[in-house]
Amino acid sequence: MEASGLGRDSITIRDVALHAGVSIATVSRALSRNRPMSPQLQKKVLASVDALGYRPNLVGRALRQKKTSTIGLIVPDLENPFFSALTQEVSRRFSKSGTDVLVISADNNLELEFRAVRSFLGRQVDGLVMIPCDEIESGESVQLASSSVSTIQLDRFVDGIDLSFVGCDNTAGMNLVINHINEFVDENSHPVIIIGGGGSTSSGRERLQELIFHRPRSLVLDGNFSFAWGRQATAEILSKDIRSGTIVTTADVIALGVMSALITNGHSVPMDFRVIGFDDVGVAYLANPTLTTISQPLTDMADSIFSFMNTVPQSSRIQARKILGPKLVVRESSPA
Amino acid sequence: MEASGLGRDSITIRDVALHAGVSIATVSRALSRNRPMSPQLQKKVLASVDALGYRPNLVGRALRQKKTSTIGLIVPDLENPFFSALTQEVSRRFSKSGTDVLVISADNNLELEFRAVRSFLGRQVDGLVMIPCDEIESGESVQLASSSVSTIQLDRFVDGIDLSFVGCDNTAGMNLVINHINEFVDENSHPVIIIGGGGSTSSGRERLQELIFHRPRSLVLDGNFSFAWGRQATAEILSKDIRSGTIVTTADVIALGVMSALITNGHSVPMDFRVIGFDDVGVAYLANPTLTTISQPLTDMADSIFSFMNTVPQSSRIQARKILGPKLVVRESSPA
DNA sequence: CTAATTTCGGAAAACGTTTTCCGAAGCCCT
DNA sequence: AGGGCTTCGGAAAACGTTTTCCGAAATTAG
Repeated sequence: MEASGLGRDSITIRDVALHAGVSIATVSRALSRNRPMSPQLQKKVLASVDALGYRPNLVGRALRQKKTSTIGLIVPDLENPFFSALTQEVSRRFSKSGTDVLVISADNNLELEFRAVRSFLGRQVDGLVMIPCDEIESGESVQLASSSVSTIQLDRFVDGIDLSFVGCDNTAGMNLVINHINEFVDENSHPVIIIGGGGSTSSGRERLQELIFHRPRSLVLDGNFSFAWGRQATAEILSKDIRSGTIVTTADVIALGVMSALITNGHSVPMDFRVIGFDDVGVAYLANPTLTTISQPLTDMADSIFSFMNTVPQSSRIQARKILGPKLVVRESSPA
Repeated sequence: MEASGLGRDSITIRDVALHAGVSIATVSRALSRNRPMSPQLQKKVLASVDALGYRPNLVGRALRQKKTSTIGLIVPDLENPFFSALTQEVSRRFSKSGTDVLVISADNNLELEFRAVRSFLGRQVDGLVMIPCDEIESGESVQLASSSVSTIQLDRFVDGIDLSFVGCDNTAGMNLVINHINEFVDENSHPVIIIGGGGSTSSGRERLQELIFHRPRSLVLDGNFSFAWGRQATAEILSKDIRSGTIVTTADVIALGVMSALITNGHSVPMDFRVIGFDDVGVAYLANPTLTTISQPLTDMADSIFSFMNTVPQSSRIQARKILGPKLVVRESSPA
């Protein structure tokens, strides 16, 4: 018995054909139901397939068909819970339709991002979804991607490239925040503190920009989308002898870092400092205090990606944009 | 200029050969440096490659070479921060060596897990790393995987299968916890409360088992690895009019849910309830209070996976196990 | 009963590579 | 100068599929 557990030389369609006493074309047809065939012959072939445990070699198929039933997803940082949630949602959506989603994390590194694109293109994916690392520097990667395969930008876009995009309306989101804080912050007496992040990403910039536009006299600190930056920024604030205020951030991960640092240093949220996030990642609801934030419509975004992928033609010329509406979620860190 | 941004029919090695006035074999060799060749010819070929913007079709290459320089990683749930951190770490390790890691999330679903295996196998990945969804039910998937490609189980294993495994020593980890709580819990007066999760996974079971072994009279609740379960379990506890105690969980995500629920219900951590987690995910340090937990050596695990993949032969017969040592991290939720 | 049409299986080409095998040329050595 | 050796480019096979094309058989129509 040779088909035991070993890494056997795999059986090909040829073996099945031999076993069933038919041609390989017939085997292929029996499996793909590409053309009607007599039921008994089909049955015989499928029996052989089962008997041998044949599994089609997708590489061979892809080569011949020039398609892979696969899309690539390039995400800047899987450790950011917003991106992992988005990843999960996109995978889930596509898996329903039988195409699978291959994920590569660029680890916030432009070179890795570029490599990921090359890898996916070489792999002949049918489509590419990218959350670009950088609004400008990712241009080369995105350009390359879109030059040979249907590409959609997700959540963030690259400046000056005419390419499909799905994301949420960051400006509208920040306006919800502004309206929220207007209820209790007097424009003149209480300048708000803005802790930005991802200033070199479109979403980070859009959010920050809108905040500064409405609250021009704020104290602004800009860093990246990470817990660590939230903590560090808080340290800077406290070192300036600021002991109360409203802290608006451009991402939940930052806000969580901020709250953590505030609390370990003995400051109360929301009594001393109000804190507001953006994204509504799962832990926002779990934090203590729970985090007021802007909720993004993840499922809708995934749905849009899916429908774009199936309708928008390969040409990068056709630009389709879907900007979805966010919601304000008021919680303990900044109550009404 | 036709290479302008369109989804052009891709140029093949044949086009390059034509452009350079050489044979396709020469082009292949010039690119792969597989055999020495005259420098000027090489230069000429590479010039044509550049001029045409040729990118090798990895599908064709894979078919011929019977290898893909790719490994697959199947993870049960990307939204669990422990798994996303592990994923990131594994990708990072392999990307250093030029093989890329394709990730599929099984979404805690056995059928999706099985599909992921089939997909990766069909794709002819050179290796497979699996974090099985279920200690028993994932058997079929793991068996299939290992029957045709070098497969390593990560973090969790399937019962009764002789297959390589890399993970941390859950028993030792829980013993650290036991020692920790022994410092302040009197065996008879204070039965601890155990909130398990992932009882149908090897790591969940091992952790729970060890706890129950040392604290047989504990109140035990078992669920899954999720925030939601932590909250729900807490509700059950509180409904029993328990108002203080030591809560040991089998994962940080559970512990975070527990703390969140305790605090929203007005109970203090660690004054009323101590809470202890497992995994040391990033947010454990950010929670309020910060979470006492067991830290797993993610980087070492990734390194082990990498070295196993390169040394252990394809045959599933050879079983290699690497059990790494965890560390106790004492924080505010259960101080010393 | 023959001719026209449909049905259906097989042979072979094609997909884009890498690599084995050849043969021609160049070189060194006696 | 001639024979053996190395060097190096090209032709062609191979990888595992799908699919086009062809021809034989079967069915229908007249």
